[in-house]
Order: sequence, then structure tokens, then C-alpha cells
Amino acid sequence: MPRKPLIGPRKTATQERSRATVDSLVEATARILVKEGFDKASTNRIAEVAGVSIGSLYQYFPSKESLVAAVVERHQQEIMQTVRAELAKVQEEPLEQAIRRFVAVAVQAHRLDPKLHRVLAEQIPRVGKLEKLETFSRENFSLFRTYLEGARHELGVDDLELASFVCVTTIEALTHNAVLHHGKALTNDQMQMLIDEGARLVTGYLKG
Amino acid sequence: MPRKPLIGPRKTATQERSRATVDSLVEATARILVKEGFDKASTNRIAEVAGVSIGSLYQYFPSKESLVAAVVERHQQEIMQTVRAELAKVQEEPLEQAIRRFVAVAVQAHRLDPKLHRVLAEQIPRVGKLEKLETFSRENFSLFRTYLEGARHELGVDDLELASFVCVTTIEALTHNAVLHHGKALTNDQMQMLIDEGARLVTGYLKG
Amino acid sequence: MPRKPLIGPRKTATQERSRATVDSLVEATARILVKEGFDKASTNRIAEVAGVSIGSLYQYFPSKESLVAAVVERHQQEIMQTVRAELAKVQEEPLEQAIRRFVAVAVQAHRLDPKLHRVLAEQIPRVGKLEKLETFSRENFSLFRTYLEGARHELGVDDLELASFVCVTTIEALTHNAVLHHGKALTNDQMQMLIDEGARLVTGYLKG
Amino acid sequence: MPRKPLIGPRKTATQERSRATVDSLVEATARILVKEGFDKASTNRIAEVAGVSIGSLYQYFPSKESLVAAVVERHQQEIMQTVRAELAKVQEEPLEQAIRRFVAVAVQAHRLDPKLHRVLAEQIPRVGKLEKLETFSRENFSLFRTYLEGARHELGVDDLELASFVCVTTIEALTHNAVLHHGKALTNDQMQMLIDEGARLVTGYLKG
DNA sequence: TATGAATGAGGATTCATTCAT
DNA sequence: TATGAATGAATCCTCATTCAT
Repeated sequence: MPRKPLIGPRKTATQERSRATVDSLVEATARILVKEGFDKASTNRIAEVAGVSIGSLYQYFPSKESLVAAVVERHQQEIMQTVRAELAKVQEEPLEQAIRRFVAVAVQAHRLDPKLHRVLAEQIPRVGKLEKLETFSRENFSLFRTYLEGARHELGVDDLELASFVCVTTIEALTHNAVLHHGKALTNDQMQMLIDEGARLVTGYLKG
Repeated sequence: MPRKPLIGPRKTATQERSRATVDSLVEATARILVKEGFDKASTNRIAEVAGVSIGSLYQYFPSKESLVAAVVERHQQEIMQTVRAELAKVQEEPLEQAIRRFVAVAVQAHRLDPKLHRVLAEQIPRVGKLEKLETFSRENFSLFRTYLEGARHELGVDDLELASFVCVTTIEALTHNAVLHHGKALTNDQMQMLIDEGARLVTGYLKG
Repeated sequence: MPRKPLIGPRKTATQERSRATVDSLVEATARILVKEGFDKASTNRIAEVAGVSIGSLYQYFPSKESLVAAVVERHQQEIMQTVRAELAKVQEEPLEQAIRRFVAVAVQAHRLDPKLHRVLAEQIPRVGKLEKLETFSRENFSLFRTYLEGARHELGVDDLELASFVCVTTIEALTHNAVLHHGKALTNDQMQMLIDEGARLVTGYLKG
Repeated sequence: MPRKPLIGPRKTATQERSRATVDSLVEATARILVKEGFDKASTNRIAEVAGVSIGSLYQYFPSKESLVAAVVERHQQEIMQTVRAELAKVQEEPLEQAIRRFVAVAVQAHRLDPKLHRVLAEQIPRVGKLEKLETFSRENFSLFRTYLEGARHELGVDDLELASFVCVTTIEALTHNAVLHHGKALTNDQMQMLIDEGARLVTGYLKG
């Protein structure tokens, strides 16, 4: 094991090569998923597109499923990074403003890579088992719920668990349908309108 | 000597046999989809379960896709029958009552055959092309929109197209998540609560 | 199912076709095993040599293992047919004569298809699980033991189970080594000598 | 500056390291063969178990086959060491005693590492080409034959080549079957009985 | 028209071996 | 010399679909 990092996090050539291989595989998988769909995403195809041998694919991913899982994970990470950043100060905001922010964040999350998001949402249940991506993910649910707890005084509802379920489901579905099924890309106006309507819907409900 | 039946819907023996074969194939497909999942639903398996030879299967359905499409169609028909019956007199009802009915109908639709509904919802994008089942279906959207037009005086919103989109999406998602992802079966209480919340959410929104 | 056998065991065309396919697969497997060894006997190769598609192979044999098992079975059947025929009247024979017959039968069994016998003996433990071919097979052991019981008065040994083990093992090994490892084919003289020696060895032992 | 050790078998550090690597590879191969079977013994697995990189494995062994061959060789060496030691003074012994010793030695050889012996016996024909391990090995045959020559006066047989073949084959087979196929381990009584019977069988034969 | 034997492209995965570092 | 990432031919097997009977 020739590993002589002199200072700090200096990766060895070997580590970098591995990392590059892994990345290109995940990337290739995502690209094929988006452009050709789940059924065309054979492991041989993925390796080919990644410019890597099929053997290397299996060196890093024990199965096709694990590759798809990695794509899901990566996408999820990207989304949650956006979400966390965006919601950092939501706790201090009044209801109306906060809800608008939640809706806006949902829209943004969907716009990170809408096509990938769609494929993952639609075709990935098949991969099952690793129930990621569950209705905008548990973390989202938590964030929302936590907000509601802090904003209890502004709410006209008691059961925060139920309210969170209703709101998160609603926001997710609205955004999902709007972004993914209507036309190709939302104009800014449409996006604004979407946020307005979604926020009004949810806010009204929460105020009771 | 053409053999068109003289009176009424009296099918020839042959026609009846065909019909039975087709039915058993669709039924077998649905059963396998539900019990064993999309991946186990090979055409050979379907033919076997239907008690029909693989040759006959291809006599009636040109492809696996067309078989799945038939299942979707059938499920849709059943749902829409319920929906139409239930919404027959909705036009005359006041907003609150009508919306409750819409939500209740959505729940009922999901409860017709929840497992089949779920499989179809999850796996069918794969069959793609024939975008049936699209967000509670166009017909649903129409029915809702038509209702809104008649109830314009009670509404606090102008853009009925937009409002319909928001409401139908919301109702569908809420129901879908509640029925398909939470536990196995909803208790009556839970169902009532779901209808209450859904109706309140949408009604509030529509009143503006 | 168009099955109209008019008289007696007249197989339908279909049945005959299936049968032919199965036969050619087993035959091809045996041939490859003999000519190229276990490792070259890939399912695709077998199908090719059988003049059958790989799909058909899997229609009749669920796995590669099952194919090899069929070869073993077939070979075993052939051997046991010879053995049974040859040993039909052994019960009435005096010890010396009977033992000679046992040895002779073992030699014959090995000469039915020596190369196949060798491959099966050497390479098939791998297929394990289906422990056929076990030390000249249980049936052989039984036949021998049964004979000993009837000939007890001529024997100088008490423990017939033990004696059978010793004799059957010995006869089998002697024959096996002689037929399979020495040169290509045994001359008649060599065979005679083998029988003589084997019989003398075993007879001496049994007489005590 | 060539570095040949001046005195005695003093290996350089490098040579020792090489030796250690080679040993651990052979040992790992044997262990995997025994514990997991031939099919699990991939070169990568072997290297891993040996705590050596796959690259190093190929530095010392040109192929998987050569690795297995080394295991066979080593096992053979160990057996022959036992055998030679045990048979050192057999030449002076009378027939009965000598034969008992031969049988006992065969049993001991099998008990050195029965599981390894079995795997090698069963799977190694596959590795073919290097027909080691052939029926208790040529050396055994020689030893036995040499004994017979010295003991000619006690024998009732003429053809010592033939007699040796018969005896060695018989002893090997008896031992092999008894040790490897009957239950897990032989009790001392069973072993004694095995030696008794084997010796009686062979002695009787040799005395004519 | 019904049957089911046959097809074969294509898919996931393994593993002995090579070679740049 | 040691390392381990990379290779890719080869393997077993599935399944939608065709077609002779």
C-alpha cells in the first residue's frame, strides 16, 4: 500500500482514479436514465457510456440496483443541500412568508434536474427496497414539522403531524405536477403563480 | 350467409369464447401485477395463469404492453364508473358539500383495488407512451372544472383552469399518499379525517 | 391440446419433437463432456452442438446442473440395465463363479462408455448435491450384499455389511483404474487377467 | 556485488519475504479449497485471504492452475514424508506385518488433512494436465513394488507389476472410501477394523 | 382458431489476468 | 518489487415473440 500523503488531504493517484471511475459510472447512469429510461440502462450500456469496462463497474457497484441507488442518493444530496440552505432561517419567519419559502424551495428542488427527478420518481419504485425519495423525503417532512411547532401560535390546527402530512404532500404534488408534467419549462410568471397559489392553499389551511 | 344475431346482444359462441379468453388474460395480468409485481409478469406467465396458450395471448394482444394497457383501461373504467355515479348530482350541491364529495370519491376510487392502483401508478410510466392514468385522469379534471364553472358565484378565484389543476392535483395526491403509503388499510375514522382535512384545504382555497 | 391418438402409444408430432430436442441436448452434453471436459460444457455450447437454441435448452432443463444430472442418469440407467441382466441368475451360482461374474460385470459397465464414465467419475462431484454415481451406486452394493446373504454358507466372514463394502469398493477401484487409466483400451487378455486377479482377490477374502 | 550468502542457508531478507508470500498464498489456497470449495477459490479471493495483492500473486504464480498445483505438491510432500518415515524399515518385515503397515500408512496419509485430500481428489482432475496425486502416486507404487521384490519368497504370485497394481489400487480405494465417504471421522476401532480387513484382503491375495 | 415448441437477442455478473503507478 | 485498478471474454439465464402443426 504505497500511501504517503505528505500534508493534509492529498489523495493518491490511485484514489483519484477510483473516484473518477465511480463518478463517471454514476453520471453515466443518470444520463441514460434521463435520456433513454430505466429499461435501456443495462449495466453494459452504463459501462460503455461511462467509458469504463464492465469489470470496473462491478468493482465499485455490486449490482445494477446499487448503481441506481447511488444516482438517487446523489440527486437527493443535491436537493437537500439546496433545501437546507434555503430553509436555514425559515424558523424566524412569519407563517405566510415561511410557507412561500417552503413552496419556492420545492419548486427549486424540482428544477435542479427535472428530467432526472421525474425518472427517479416514476421508475425507481421498482428498485424498491431502498425507499429513498419517499414523498420528498422524510427530512423534508421533519423540517416542515419543526417549523410548524415553532409557529404554533399562528396556526388554526392542532394535529401537527396530520397538518404536516397534508401540507408536505400537497406542496410536493403541486410542484411535481407543475414542473414535470406541464410543458417543458416553467416561465418565471408561471413559477410565481405556482408559488402564490400553493402558498395560499397551504396557508389558508393552516390558519384554519 | 353472414351471421349477425337477429335480436339483441346475442353473441355467437365464438365471440363469447374470444371474450372469455380476453377477459381471463386481462384478469391474469392484473392478478400477477398485484401479487408478484411487474417483473414477474412475463407473457408466458400471464398466459399460464390465464389458462391460455401463449399463442392465443398473441392472438388477442399484439404485445405485452398492450396487455398492461388493457389492465389500465379496465381499472380506469371501473374507477370512472364509480366516479360518474357518485358525482351525478354534484352540480346541484353547494361548494362545501360538493368538495367533500369530490374528496370522498377520490378515496373510494383508490379503495376499489388499492394494490392494483399502486402497481399501475408506480410501474406504468415504464410502459409509457400511453399516458393513461394521468393525475387522476383528464375526465376527472373535466368533471371538476365543469362543477367549478357552475359554482362560480361561490368562488373567490378567477382562473378556473388553474384552480382545477391545483384542486385535482391536491386531492389526488392526498388520497394517494394516505391510502397507498400509510399502513395497509384506512380505518373509517382515518378516512373521515382525511376527507375532512382535504375538503377544508380545498374549500378554503376556492373561497379565496 | 390437439391430442388424438387413435390407437395405442402413438405419440403426437409435438411430443416427438420435444423428445427429440431433449435427447439431442443430453447427447450433446455427453459428447462435450467427453471430448472437451466439464469446463467447456457451457450451456450455449451445448445448445449449439445439439442444434437447438439456448432458449429451448432452458425450456427443458432449468439449469446447467440439471443437464449434467440427466447425462449421469442416462449413463447410470444404461449401466444398471447391463448389470441387472448380467446378474439375473447370479444367486444360484457358487461363490467363485458369482464373484467372477461380479467382476466381469464391473468391467463391462466401465466399457459401455469409458470416457464418459471417466469424466462423470472425475468431474461430477462438482455437481454434488445429486449424489448419483456413488461408488458404483447403492444398487450395486445391494445386489452384492444380497448375493452374500444367500451364499453365507460358503463364506468365512461374518459381517456382511463390512464385507460388501470391502468387496464392492475393491472391485470398483480395480476396474476403474484398469479400464480408465491404463492405456486406451484393454485387450481381451488383459481383461481376462483383470477378472482373474480381481476374482481371486475378492474370493480369497470372502472365504476367510 | 552479488549477494550469495557466504555460509549455510542464510536467506536474504528479500528471499525470506518472497518465501513468506509464496507460503501464505499456498496456504490461503488450501484453506479456501477446504472451507469454501473449488468454485469459490478465485485468484482475487486467494490473494485477499493471503493478505497479498493480486499483483503479487501473479508475481509468484503464473496462473491459477499453478497455485492449485502447488497445493497438491505440498500435500503430496507431506504425505510422502509420513509414508517414507513409516515405511523406512518395512523391507525387513515379514509379509503380514509389512502389509499391515502399508495399509496403516495409507490410512494415516488420508488422515493428515482429509478434507483437503478429498477436495484435491475430486476437483483436481479438472486442473488436469499435471496428473499429480495419481492413485496414491507413483512413489507409493514404487515403494510397494520394491517391497514385494524383496519378499518374493513369501509370495504366491509371479507378476509383481500386476500384483503391485492390484494391491496399491485396492489399499488406496479402501482407505479413501472409508476415510472420506463414511461419516466424518473414523473411530479407532473402525480404523483398526479397516486395517485388519485391508491387510487380510491383500495378504491373502499375495500369498496366492 | 388454438397450441406450445422454438427462437435468440440481450441482460446481469464473474474472474483470470494485465499493467500503469 | 508491490499494488490494485482496470480489463473484457465468457457464462448462465430470461423473456417477448414467432410459426409450424
